[in-house]
Amino acid sequence: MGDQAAEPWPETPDELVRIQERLAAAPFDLWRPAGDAPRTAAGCFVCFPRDREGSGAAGDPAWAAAVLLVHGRGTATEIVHGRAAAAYEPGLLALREGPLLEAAVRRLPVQPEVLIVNATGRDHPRRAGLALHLGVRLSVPTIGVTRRPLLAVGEPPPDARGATSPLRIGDEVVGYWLRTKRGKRPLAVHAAWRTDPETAVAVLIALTRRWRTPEPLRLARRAARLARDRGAAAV
DNA sequence: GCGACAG
DNA sequence: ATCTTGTCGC
Repeated sequence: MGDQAAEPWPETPDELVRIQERLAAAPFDLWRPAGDAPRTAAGCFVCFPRDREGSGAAGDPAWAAAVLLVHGRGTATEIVHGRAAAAYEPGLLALREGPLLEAAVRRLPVQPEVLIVNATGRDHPRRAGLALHLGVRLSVPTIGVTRRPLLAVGEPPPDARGATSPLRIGDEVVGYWLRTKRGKRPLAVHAAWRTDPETAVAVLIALTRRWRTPEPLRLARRAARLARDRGAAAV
């Protein structure tokens, strides 16, 4: 547990794959919020320049943001500007975005009870996507939120706020489709570090109100893009 | 060989 | 991730 968090981000695909296999098998205590909604939560997000061709290369400038919410209100924002360590590769997202996300979250004044990450968790070829990996690195429970699953499959949920349908890899439920807003596409919600699919959904719906995207992720995304568009100093 | 494939 | 207009709603 503790020594896994101490292990730094790998720099090669082979190293990452080996770490992911270990993380997937690592024992953990399931986390649950004290009440219906966690008292503190944070979201993190990475964005890249808008004027680039291709799907993402190593060395791309990148802006990572982390936002802390206390009682549902954003209270702190941290930005880290750097460069992507690797090109985008499905299943290896941690190589590209992990270090920057961790740096941004670590700058927050306090550690959140739970962290919302724009990536999958157990929905992954080795059951250890970036959302899970980041949680281990930070020793914080995490929940993944994505536009679509990586490997898991599931029928769309009914068109009502709060409606869900399981996302499965074989017989294993690794997450849920969750309709956070009526008339809008559902989100893929992922069990990640110390969270199960049911807890992930309960927490996510509690952190979502007016917008389709849960507040921690929405604020982090806005902060990252704002920093990018304001133009930071060259790296 | 070609498309798919978290971000 | 990013490419993209107008449009509906608070």
